[in-house]
Amino acid sequence: MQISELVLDKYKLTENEVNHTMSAYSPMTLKANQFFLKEGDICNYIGFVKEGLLRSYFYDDHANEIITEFYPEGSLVISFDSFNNRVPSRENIKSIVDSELMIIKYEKQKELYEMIPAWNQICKDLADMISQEMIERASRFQTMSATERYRLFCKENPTIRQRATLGHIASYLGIDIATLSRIRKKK
Amino acid sequence: MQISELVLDKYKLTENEVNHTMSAYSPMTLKANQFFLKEGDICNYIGFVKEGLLRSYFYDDHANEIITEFYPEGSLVISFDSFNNRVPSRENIKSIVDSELMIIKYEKQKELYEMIPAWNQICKDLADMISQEMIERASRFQTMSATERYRLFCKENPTIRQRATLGHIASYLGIDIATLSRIRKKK
DNA sequence: ACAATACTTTGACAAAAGTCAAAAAATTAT
DNA sequence: ATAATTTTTTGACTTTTGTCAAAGTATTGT
Repeated sequence: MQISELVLDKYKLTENEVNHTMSAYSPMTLKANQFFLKEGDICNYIGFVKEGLLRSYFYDDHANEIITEFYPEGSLVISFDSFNNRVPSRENIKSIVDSELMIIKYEKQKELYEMIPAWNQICKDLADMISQEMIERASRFQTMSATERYRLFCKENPTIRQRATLGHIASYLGIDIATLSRIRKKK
Repeated sequence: MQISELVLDKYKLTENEVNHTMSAYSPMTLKANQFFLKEGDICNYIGFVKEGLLRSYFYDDHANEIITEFYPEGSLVISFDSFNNRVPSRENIKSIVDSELMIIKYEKQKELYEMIPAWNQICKDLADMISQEMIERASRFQTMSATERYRLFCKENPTIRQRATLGHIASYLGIDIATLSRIRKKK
């Protein structure tokens, strides 16, 4: 999700509003494999990825890590449900490589909602977008083979393909790692 | 989605507000296989299913019907994206059996938003719920076999299981009909 | 009622995807 | 640098799922 473009282009914030928004955010640096959010905690921050890559995951009954999302540069990192509804997160969010984010605390974000009306629309549209992405994700599982899913993933995410492990991508696509290794091999 | 309970229990509308809401809705009857919404049209109505069953679907590149959702009694029938953003729907919504709905037109619903503040929250929560359901749906494809998906579907939807065809359920679960027939047979 | 249509089952295969275990590569930490 | 750990690949299967085509069953419309 390319939030910066979204905000500046589409919502026509005044210079003042842009400045105010910008100054509400502060930088955060994560080394590889550090948590942005732990399962059970309440998500208190929204983050924008300036540099790096993160992943979101939970554990299934067999304690396997199930990856549900990647956050490359330009993404908005948030557990939407936890952040908005102030409930414990069911997912973990962790950096895959060293990453730089801009973050904003829940309370500050709330202030923005009140001070800058456009933010309400931005938030609504983001929820829409996230929802659309999940619909698309489900329908790809529904209609595409493992090979097709992998090919499309690589086309859409060339930068992730290089930085995430085969295991991460396999988990995200719901494919066994041995199978994905074989899919990769045959061209 | 059990909208009636939601509205009455959780949001504590005044009697006045409930009455106002109720009178904004009007009944709609659909015979089996009638459209509630056609691909390309803008979704102008929200419907609540009082009786019956509907399905939402689109066509893939091979002109196969891909079913993305069922709407049994108590469901809210809507193309969220189309209704809220006034864009053409990418999905069709059609009754499977004779059905009775209560519907409300876009303009009327907008009035409700303005007159009854709680409706904004209801709408936001519904969006959340739909989003959560899609996340759940995707993660089932990601982690469960065809047999497991079917078993769980039947457990969660005993009434749909009886009224939708095997083909409908197979499409929804992303399983070939011959395969689903065999899954059914073995116990 | 019965023809037409739609749906489901079945057989015989084929292809796709998973399992287990071991080896080979790559990465990381000391 | 090199030992330890983590990832990836590979072989030899097994299991799951899909394909095609035909034959049964239901359902529906006139």
